[in-house]
Amino acid sequence: MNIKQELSLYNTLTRKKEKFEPLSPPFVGLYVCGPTVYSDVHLGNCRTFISFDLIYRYLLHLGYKVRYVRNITDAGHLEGDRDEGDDKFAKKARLEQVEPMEIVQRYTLGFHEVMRAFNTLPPSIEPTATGHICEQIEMTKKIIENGYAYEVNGSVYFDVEKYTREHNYGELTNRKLEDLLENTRELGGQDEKKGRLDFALWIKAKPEHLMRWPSPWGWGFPGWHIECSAMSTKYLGETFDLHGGGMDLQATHHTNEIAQSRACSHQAPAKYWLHTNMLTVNGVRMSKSAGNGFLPEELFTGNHPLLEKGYAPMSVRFFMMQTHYRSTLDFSNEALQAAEKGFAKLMNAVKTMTQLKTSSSSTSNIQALTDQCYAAMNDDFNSPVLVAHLFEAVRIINSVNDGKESITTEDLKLLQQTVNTFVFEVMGLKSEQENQGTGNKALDTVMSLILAQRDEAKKRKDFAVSDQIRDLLLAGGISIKDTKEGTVWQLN
RNA sequence: GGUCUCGUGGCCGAGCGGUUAGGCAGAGGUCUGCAAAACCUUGUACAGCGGUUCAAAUCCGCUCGAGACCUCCA
Repeated sequence: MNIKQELSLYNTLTRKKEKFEPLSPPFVGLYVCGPTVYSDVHLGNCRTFISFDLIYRYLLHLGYKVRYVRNITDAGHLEGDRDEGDDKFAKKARLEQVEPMEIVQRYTLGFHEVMRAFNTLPPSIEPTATGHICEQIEMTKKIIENGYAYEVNGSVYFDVEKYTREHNYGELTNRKLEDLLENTRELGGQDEKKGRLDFALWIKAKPEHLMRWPSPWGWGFPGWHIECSAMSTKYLGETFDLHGGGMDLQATHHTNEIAQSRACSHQAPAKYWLHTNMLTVNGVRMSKSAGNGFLPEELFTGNHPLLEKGYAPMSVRFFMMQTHYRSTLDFSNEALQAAEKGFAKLMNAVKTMTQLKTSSSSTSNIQALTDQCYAAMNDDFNSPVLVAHLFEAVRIINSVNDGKESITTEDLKLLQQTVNTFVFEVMGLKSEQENQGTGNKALDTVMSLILAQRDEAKKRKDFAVSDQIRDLLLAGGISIKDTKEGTVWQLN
């Protein structure tokens, strides 16, 4: 059997789950819209990239040769829907009295730091918009040549009306053009656009614009959507396998990407479109503008009014794995603390698994468990179901450890392989507590001395002393547990 | 207003026509000097009202409620 052939995923384009069939296996092209680096990424942004990290990791695990492209948007992005809006980078740069590229550098580094904390794999290519101005200009030229764009006063706009004569502009959101037209806001008075739905491919730079490049239409900068079309085409081709991003990008950004690519190359850019759902706080979407977001740093330290305490990156990652990527995930301290405990339980079992005793027979069907794990991931990357199966593995591990169940050497090997594969390789989790035993030799020495003293006290049934040692250690941030194999300790 | 999604036990969250989801919290028990951990047992939930069906949380309709997109945002 070939588990690879069992993978199915939900395609936004067709609104149903489809069997995954790469255009030219074993190669897979994956493009994900990355962050706009004019401010810190918040937890909601992270969720999308962590979701795609899971997808990327699973595709790799299945043996695909994946080229994962995730861009950095470091140019343009007009504020609001008016052409006279500010460039976000220029605006922020003015506010902070620095060069726009200083803004870009600072938040790009910050983004990478956060991604590393969450243990995401770096993409194969991480292209920047400013590094691909030529490609964007060339693409814009081609779209004009093909008759789908027009120039007005040094700016270039995409002609949606022309496009809709041959294509279905609203295919990704299943919307009718009439509805779109009806519900689009009235634009400002002296607008350069011919049609209400038209959007900019190239924008003429005003004197105050700091980031600007020469083009056939004069000095300016690219429109927001063209960068992704240009970069995905450059690195993955005119048609590639998977295109992903947050659901909020579906209606505008991705709709326009499809239109641009079709108008340029007459090809649909991606075979499958994947959209991740939003992170919410008290039921409302976390977003920069709503002001209900918090930064990963605040989450880790607990330094935020919404947070009762700090949460380790891996607990947060596990928290996200417990929800399907297409469902909204509501943040709460209660839910996060539940995830934290569940994660600790999982990691403890993983540790226990390395020292299990084997028997001549198994009381559990490990192969069936393994199959269920694959079935879960093959069903549109259903990590919550995967987690449920892994907790069945946890139960088995603990039961065997307690001598209540048994496992053969072969089954144990399979169990270890399965658990390690899905916990570390696929879900990208890692053990949070590296402080036990390792590293601090002095502390280890002191602890073994103290625990030996306590053991002595216990032997002569001087429980007042042994309990006092335990309480004092706990007050000092060290918790100990008496097990059959002796006393173990860890820093809290 | 238009398009669409969702409403599951104390909390988080799967399932989407018939089989135990799972985690956290709670209750009882085993183990233990005590504690912790671990294990076992336990709750019979699907917004409401109709309909289809032998059978519905799962399909259809209506009502109520929440949210998203349509405007920068992953």
